[in-house]
Order: sequence, then structure tokens, then C-alpha cells
Amino acid sequence: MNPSDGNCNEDLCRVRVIHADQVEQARNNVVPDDHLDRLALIYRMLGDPTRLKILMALKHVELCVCDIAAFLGISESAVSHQLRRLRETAIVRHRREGQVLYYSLNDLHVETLLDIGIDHAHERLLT
Amino acid sequence: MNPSDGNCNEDLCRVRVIHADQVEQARNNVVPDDHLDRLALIYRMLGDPTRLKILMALKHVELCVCDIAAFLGISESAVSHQLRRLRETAIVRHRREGQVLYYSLNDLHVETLLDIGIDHAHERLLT
DNA sequence: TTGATATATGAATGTGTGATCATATATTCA
DNA sequence: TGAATATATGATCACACATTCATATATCAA
Repeated sequence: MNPSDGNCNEDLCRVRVIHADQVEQARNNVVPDDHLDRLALIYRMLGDPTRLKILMALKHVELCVCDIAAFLGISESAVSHQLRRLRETAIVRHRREGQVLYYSLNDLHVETLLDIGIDHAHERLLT
Repeated sequence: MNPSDGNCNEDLCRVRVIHADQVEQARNNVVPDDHLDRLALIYRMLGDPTRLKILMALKHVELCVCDIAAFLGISESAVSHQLRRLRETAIVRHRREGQVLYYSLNDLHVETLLDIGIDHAHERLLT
């Protein structure tokens, strides 16, 4: 299927490219695959309502697990599981103070993405 | 579990809120649920590598289905399915010219989010 | 060391979803 | 009208993933 495959005959692998110049233009602005995957991962982490609420809360203030659970009205276990994913993707960090773990944002770009998103939400509100 | 439930006794519904003031601070900056859901949906649409590549390509140039398929080296059916989701979420639009459908971005905020993401990717590249 | 608290983790389960294949629709052209 | 092209759609399937429940770990206090 993929035209970049070596061993293919013409009938199976012919690819229609109607606008080669436009495709070329798109090809010139490509982000390397590993970076794009990382970027997609970050967007995906923002793409779940629970995680998004957590992150928007953390944008304003450092919070511990049970704060977040109380705030969102969901179980601490669910919160902890989501925080683990956010930790593993380096989107949040935590510091320990006795028994309590305080979570906060760990990525300036994520904060920016959240800001844009919030603007987006507010503009929708006006229209 | 949820403290906002009406019919609950104290033992089951007691919620630990260690830092009521911080939770209050988070609560003051809440985006309405329906807007937040829409926002999460947009992030989720950006959160798949295939869709992200499609959108980054469309950021620079209008493209038809088979252009995108050739560009990404994937089947036209896969592209069409993804474009459908992006259309249904109003992230892209299309115009018809004969048999060919030209797709382009339909949301300025999404473009901004993509730009921030690309910056993000490039900064990662430097570190 | 024992109990209590805060959080993490693992298993299980239901749901969402991305790709593929086959088929359908729409448009053009002969 | 019928063939060819461009795209859409439906079914299927493997896989990811969000939540829940039960259990484990870690810290503190007595």
C-alpha cells in the first residue's frame, strides 16, 4: 500500500496524487515523527474531561490527591490513576510533605495549551 | 460518594478536604461542564498521531482525501474516517469541486493550539 | 510496634476507537 | 445510460483506556 515500500508492482501500489505541489508544500513543514508522537500524547492527556479538570485546577493552585477528589467529586483512586498517567508523561510533578503528595503542573507548554483552551471555551460562551 | 448527593449518611459521604482554601481557589476558576467537554473533545481530536499529521498538513494547504492519503502513506478509507470525525466536530470543513472534496481547517483556536504544539515540538528538539 | 491516614497499584470490566475490508454514493465523461 | 473516479459508510476486530474494588505501601503519631 505505502508507496515507499520497495517490493510492489505498479497495479497494487499506484497512488493517486492529484496535487503534487500541495502535497510537497505539506511535506516541507513536517515535524519529526517522535516529536509528533510526543505532541499527540500531550494533546491526548488533555483530551479527557477528568484529566482536563484536574489540570485546570492545578493551573491555579497546588493540590493533593484528596483535594482533587473532593473538588471533582470522584474517587481518590480514580484521581490517583489519572495523576499517574500525567506523571509518567511529565505533565505534572509532585512533592511529598509527610503523608501528603502535592501535585502541580510541570510543563510550561501545557499551561499555554490550557490557556488557549480556556480562551476558546470563553469565546464559545459569547457566540 | 459524591458529597453533592442528597441522601447520604455521614459515614459514607464524609469527604476529606485537607486544604479547603485551595480547593475553593480552584473552584473559582471553573469552566462550565459543557464547554469543558467540548474543549476536551478538541484536545482528543488532536491527540491521535494520524489526525495530528492531517491537521498539521491542512494548516499549510488545502488538500483532498487522496492527497492526504498519499502524503501520509495510509489508506484513503482511514483518512476519510478520520476526516469524518474532524468534520463532525467542526474542526475541518470541506468544499466540493466536481468529484474532489477539498478539506481545510475550520477553527482558529485549533490553529493556535497547533502552533503552540509545533513550538513545543521544536523546543524539545533543542534540549 | 501498632494503628491511622494518604496514596499507589493491580486485576477486572465495560466502553471507546483506529484500521481494514467490503460496499455504497456521488460526480464526471463517453 | 453506463463506466470510471473520488469519497463515504457500515461492519468487524483488536486494542487502549477510564473506572471500580481490593489490596499494598508509606508516613506519622502514640
